[in-house]
Amino acid sequence: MSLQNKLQQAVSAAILNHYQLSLNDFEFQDTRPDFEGDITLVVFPLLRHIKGNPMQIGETIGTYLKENTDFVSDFNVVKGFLNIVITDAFYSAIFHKMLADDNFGISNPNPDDKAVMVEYSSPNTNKPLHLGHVRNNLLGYSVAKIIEASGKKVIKTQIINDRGIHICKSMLAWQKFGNGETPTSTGLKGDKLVGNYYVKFDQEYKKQIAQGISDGLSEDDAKKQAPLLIEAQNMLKKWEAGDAQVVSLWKTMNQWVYDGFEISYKTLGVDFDINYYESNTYLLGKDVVQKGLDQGVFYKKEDGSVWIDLTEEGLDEKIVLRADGTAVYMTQDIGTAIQRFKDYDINSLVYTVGNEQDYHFKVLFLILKKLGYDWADKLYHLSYGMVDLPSGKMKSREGTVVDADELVAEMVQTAKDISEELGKLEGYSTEEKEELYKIIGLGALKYFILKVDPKKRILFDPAASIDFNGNTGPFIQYTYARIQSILRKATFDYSQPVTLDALNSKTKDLIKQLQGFTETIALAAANHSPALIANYTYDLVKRYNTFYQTVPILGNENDEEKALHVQVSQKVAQVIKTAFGLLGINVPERM
RNA sequence: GCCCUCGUAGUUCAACGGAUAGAACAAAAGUUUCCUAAACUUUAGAUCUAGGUUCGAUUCCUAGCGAGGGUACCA
Repeated sequence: MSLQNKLQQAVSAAILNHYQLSLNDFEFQDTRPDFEGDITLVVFPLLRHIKGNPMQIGETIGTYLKENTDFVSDFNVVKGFLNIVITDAFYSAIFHKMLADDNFGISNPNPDDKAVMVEYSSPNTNKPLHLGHVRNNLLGYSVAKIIEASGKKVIKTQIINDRGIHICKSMLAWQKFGNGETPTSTGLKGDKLVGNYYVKFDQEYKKQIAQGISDGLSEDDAKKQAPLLIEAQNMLKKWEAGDAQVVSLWKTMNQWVYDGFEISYKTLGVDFDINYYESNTYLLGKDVVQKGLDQGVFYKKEDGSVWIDLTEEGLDEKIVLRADGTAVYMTQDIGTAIQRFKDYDINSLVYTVGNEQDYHFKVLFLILKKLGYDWADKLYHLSYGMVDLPSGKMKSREGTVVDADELVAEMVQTAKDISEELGKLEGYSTEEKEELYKIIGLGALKYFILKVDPKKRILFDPAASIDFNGNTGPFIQYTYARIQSILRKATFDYSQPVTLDALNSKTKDLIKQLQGFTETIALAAANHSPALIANYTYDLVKRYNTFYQTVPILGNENDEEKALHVQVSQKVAQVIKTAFGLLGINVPERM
């Protein structure tokens, strides 16, 4: 039983005994370092139930705890805070338990529970992945891992936006302005090649608009009447009609993109259990609209378009089907959500999508609820802030995007530069070094992005490359590597759990922090926030590093202390590895 | 216009409504006979403004200012 649980029971008993009240919801917090004690009960909230002076209530409870439990050795009351001192024996016991538990912190999924589906990435097939996708991918993947670690089955998915006018633009540009290049013939990644033609289309299109304007057209007309755009629109119509040639080209070029994405995903270390393709789902949802019309959830305007009125909920009216009967984004998402609950036995669904779509998901969830799906309130929009550059927002058409592959390559290069400067990798093969640079470079990038609260925007300065010191991935990786070194060199027998009479306060801090891992996972899962795991791990490492300074191992003649040091180190390393696993970050055995 | 999110040291990030708001980077100073100095120890530095709610507010409410996003047939 955890310390908090034990304390909760004991405090509950104290209150029952002295005040004849049955309470069991208390507020505990770690005692601030400047006060004596390990854990603190905040007395103020109790005043709602117990009348009296908070100091006195604290004294009463404290006295009871000291006299009636075997794990409270002392207490003191400051204002409304009851600071409780826990016995060393109890900490030793916790520690022994931790040592024995190899699966520490991680719950195994209950096989009877339904799964959680997590959607992330969901790219367009007309351009390569960029920095924004990187945040999306890292977040989605990490949240999936965290939910899994909290004891639920997880299905990772993405929906690939493989149809529509944008992909036709790339196809058209490839036909008109290319010479039949392929990824093989050019050596380019497929997504890059297709992306280049998307840019090419835009350039030529802009020329035609300029031409149109100089021919006397208004800007709007020039945009609408540009021959390229009309051709692209025709191509889309052909695609929808199933034109063999168009469909074949579409399949070929999309495959190039998928192959390219696959490489990027692999580099980032993310994966998916099932892919949905918009070309399969874009017709979904239309029948549901009819059902909604019958139910009176939707209404039809004179031009035939279908709407939902959400003004009572404080929102606007929203279109769910175009006048010509074609589906809009919302229609598809309604259909896809329903489809997913049909395809899989899932309990909830998490959408990892940027915060510019907050409104969309608010409306989507509301519509599904109004349509009567009981799982509608199990849907969650994992909304995250944009990644901005110092120059402002990234715009693919203006070339101000940070390409995902290039970014990773730069990070790896930086890791290499730093490592070589430190010169610690003698005796390593080139392959081993390269592998290590990848681990460190990616670790820096991933940690940098994941340590920030998802909903906040990130300002990313590519010129000032990411730090490798301080609250960073490499700092934590380094601690892990150093522990591995200790374990390699610790030749004496440290297998027997040690019992120390007087625990060093740094050791206690560390044990407390280690104890909090399970709780942190649960909290991170509930909040869909990898940042909690990241900051927890950093805290752990900080505490470990001070412990490391105060409990020497070499030159220490106290065998018990030496053994303690090794045992603690081992546990810390295990937690770092596990925690970083939840962030999708690898740890090096040496660095 | 209306709606949503965010505003914390020079910078990047923390803080279930709890005590004297924590770190890191940058700045200044120190610590290598000691298992990895990518470390550790010091010093200096912050809650956008004005009200309200209460034992207590960075956190909740109202208004303002500032940044970003959305806003009915793009996704």
